[in-house]
Amino acid sequence: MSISSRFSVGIHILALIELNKNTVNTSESIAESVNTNAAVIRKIMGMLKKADLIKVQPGVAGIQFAKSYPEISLLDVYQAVQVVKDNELFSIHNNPNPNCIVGQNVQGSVEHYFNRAQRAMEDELKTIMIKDVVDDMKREVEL
Amino acid sequence: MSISSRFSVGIHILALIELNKNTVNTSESIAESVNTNAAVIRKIMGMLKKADLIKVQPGVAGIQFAKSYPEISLLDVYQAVQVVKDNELFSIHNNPNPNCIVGQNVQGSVEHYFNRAQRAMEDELKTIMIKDVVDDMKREVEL
DNA sequence: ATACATGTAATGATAATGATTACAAGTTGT
DNA sequence: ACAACTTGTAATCATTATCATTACATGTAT
Repeated sequence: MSISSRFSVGIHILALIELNKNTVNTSESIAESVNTNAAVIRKIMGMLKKADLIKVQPGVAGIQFAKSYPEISLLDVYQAVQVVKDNELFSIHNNPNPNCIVGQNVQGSVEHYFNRAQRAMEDELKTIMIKDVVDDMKREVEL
Repeated sequence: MSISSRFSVGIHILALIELNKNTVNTSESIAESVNTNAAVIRKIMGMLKKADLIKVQPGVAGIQFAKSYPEISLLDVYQAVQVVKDNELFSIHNNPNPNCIVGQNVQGSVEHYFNRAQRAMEDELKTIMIKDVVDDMKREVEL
């Protein structure tokens, strides 16, 4: 299993806004950079918009940041594209046997620890900014 | 998306070994507790065996721990059941446009941060022992 | 009004998972 | 040796999620 690439595409989109400041980014041009279909980009743009990360207007070309660019973390994107539901990174086996004491209690016991692990990952994402990714890229490209 | 329930089933199996010390656990009896098919249990048992967490013999009923029970962490199980490949919790969009500087470099820049987040989650799993889960369950059941 | 953008729904291909069935291979006790 | 039972493992199927694609409605600007 793997977390949907919507996440990495979302990051890609936001990075492009900063890196292509001087040009107008359309879903078409972004799709070219990502190498996917424009409809896919538009769908993800919609999610980023709903999460108040970007501003997009129907009918008018171009994307802008909706909040201060350096303040956008990977966690913001991760949550925006809804790639993992709250406390559901790990799935617990659905139907334990109701007649088995163990079966009935494993779920509750394990759930708490699963949430702890998921939170550790998300806390780490919170510390990483889109700006960090973009700065890395700028450095690489300038070599 | 969600990480396969093989993980929680693997934990379930190991917990049963400790909780049912006095009885012989067969893939059939475990399958009843988990409420799934015995073949599913056998497959996961095979993975736990390969990772040297349990001892199972073809033809002979019963499972035993292969290493000291209190030393088995959730990370051990997680790795045994191969629910997430190394550094592939997050998937990066496959085919960036080779003509686009940004497309080509997003991957490398992002990968490093993705690995960091995955490692944070796995480090947390390392601190949680099967014994912790079992102790919680014993406490709950005794209420 | 035309040209072009975003928004969104429907469809299809692909892949992963879990359940199930079936059977080979190993062990034990008589 | 044989019968009964177990693990090991492969094949198949239904279900689900994702991504790509097509199509079209809706919105904006010149």
